[in-house]
Amino acid sequence: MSRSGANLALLMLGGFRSLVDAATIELANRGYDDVRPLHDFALRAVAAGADSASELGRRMSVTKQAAARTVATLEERGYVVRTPDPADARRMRIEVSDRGFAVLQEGEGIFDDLRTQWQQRIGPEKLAELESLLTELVGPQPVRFDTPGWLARDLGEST
Amino acid sequence: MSRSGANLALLMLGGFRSLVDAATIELANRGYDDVRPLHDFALRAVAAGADSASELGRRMSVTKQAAARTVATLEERGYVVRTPDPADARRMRIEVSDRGFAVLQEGEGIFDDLRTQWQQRIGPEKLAELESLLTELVGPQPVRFDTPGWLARDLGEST
DNA sequence: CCGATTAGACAACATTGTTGTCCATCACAA
DNA sequence: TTGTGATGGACAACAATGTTGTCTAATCGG
Repeated sequence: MSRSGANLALLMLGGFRSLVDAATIELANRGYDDVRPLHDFALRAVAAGADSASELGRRMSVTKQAAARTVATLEERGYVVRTPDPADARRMRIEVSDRGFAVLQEGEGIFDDLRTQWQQRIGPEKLAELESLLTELVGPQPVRFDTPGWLARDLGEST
Repeated sequence: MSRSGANLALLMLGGFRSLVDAATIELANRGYDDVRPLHDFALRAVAAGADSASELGRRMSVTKQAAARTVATLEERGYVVRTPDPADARRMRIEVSDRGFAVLQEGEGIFDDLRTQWQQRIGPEKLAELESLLTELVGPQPVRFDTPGWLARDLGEST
């Protein structure tokens, strides 16, 4: 019947976007209107140990140039700090700033809230089932997102 | 536990990407190496009645300029045909070409095949359950994808 | 017939990505 | 110790999409 494969894909896209868009808007409401999910994810990678642009690029599966630009943006906006690595003059060590940690925490909370909302809509067991199935299908660590463009786009927050 | 809201979002992104990437690659294998999911979706919209650039823009929630460029690309590659509208000299009527229909059909088939693969991995009931839950959460018609950028990106098909 | 709306096109620019190139620095081995 | 190769970072040029703004031509409404 209507359960075409394309529809299944669109369903997942819709789910993802609905969460991410809501999170981005809420983040903007809380004063972080210059972060996109891309930045959030990059920040997470930095916090998780990607302390150089090249390393960040590897973890996010983008070129080091792209990663470097993301880092530059994050630095401009005060979410990370770059300091020369005393042990290796080639490297610039990247660290998440206080503001960076703050936005990460907010992000966590927002996503968790959204998940809770979903839980209330379909029930804890069903949500767990959903997560379990998705995990089985796409693997437990779907962190590998070489996602360009749209994650970073603006949402219609104003107007 | 580890089931954070962010993870849930990533899971869905992973699922979507895994389907779409596979489909894009397979489409390229079958000779349509110049179509991205973006084009496929735009083509669908045209086939569904969006017969002008402006209308396509409205349906895909992008500006008419962006839509016009997509149409131009599709025309260049032979997936749509533009003809002057006899009833309105301002408009160019857009129609899906034979090749366009062909790629749409291939796309359908590929997505269905992928869905079948998933079905084999987790079983028909569970897949149905997954679809049912997603539909409940995001609505039956998640077609509204104002998705920029990355859908249109190149995948690493060669090398 | 005239003003408002609409379709399409063009230009300028923002975002994010890619390749290619270059230089400085480090690691390692001869 | 020194030479060679790998690595980090930066710059430039370009591709793909998107946005706004502006303009012209055609249609529509009164």
